[in-house]
Amino acid sequence: MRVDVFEPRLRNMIDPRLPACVRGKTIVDVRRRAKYILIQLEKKNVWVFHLGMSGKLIHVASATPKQKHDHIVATLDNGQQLRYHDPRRFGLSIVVNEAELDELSQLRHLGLDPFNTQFHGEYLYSFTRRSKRRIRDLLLDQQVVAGIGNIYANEILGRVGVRPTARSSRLTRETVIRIASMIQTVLNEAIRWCGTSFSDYRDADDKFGEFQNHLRVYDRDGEACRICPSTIERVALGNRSAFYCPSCQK
DNA sequence: CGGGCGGCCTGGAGGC
DNA sequence: TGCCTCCAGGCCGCCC
Repeated sequence: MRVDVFEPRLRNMIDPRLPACVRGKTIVDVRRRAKYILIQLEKKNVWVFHLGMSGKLIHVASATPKQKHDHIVATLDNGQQLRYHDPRRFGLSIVVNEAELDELSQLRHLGLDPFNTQFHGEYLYSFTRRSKRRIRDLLLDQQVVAGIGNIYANEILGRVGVRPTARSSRLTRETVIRIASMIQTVLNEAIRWCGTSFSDYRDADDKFGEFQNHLRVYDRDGEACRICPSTIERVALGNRSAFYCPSCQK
């Protein structure tokens, strides 16, 4: 593998030593931790990516013309390329030793992954007891549950009938258990539809996802609820929008 | 300390 | 047609 960096100015500057560090190494595994993609290289190095809001990591033939915002291009020995493309440059790309991975500032405080066998209703319930925050904000907190973004936080709450503005500490145990279970249901469904290509998201083959066609509340303000005769509403919560059905969600 | 908010970027949509 | 404003899937740092 050979790596060329065309634009190092991501959220954090790409280390100028990165191409030399990765050069000649073989990819032995690819895995995920929360929203971070971990590319395991030989010699216990891990190449970490975060896609930010507009990033894509795609696998293409080398002959594919380079696009604007293709900031990192890794040319593999089979002639194909891995490209990191990110118009807004909010992403992250670093190489670390395997041993340092868990100590990375970005990873060390992450909460449980919702597909971890340790993740269940009581785990989430314990966080809701000590927080007066709005439940939408709690679901977005990566230190509580790792991997949920604004689209899924809204969809999860839409499907359990809880308003995004509800205060965490006022939810009942039963409600929180239903939310925890719905986190897994919604994420599984979104994965089955290959993700939500609301704007920039594409899979590794640069293909669109389909889950945006199955959203019940997100980005549907002014449209009809799919369950009842009401109209979906939108409120600004912090600097991020929240969407809900005023009659289905209490 | 928990938690709210502004800022980082570019691009697309919509108003005028 | 262009120019302007607003908004966007996330995260960090600053402030109270």
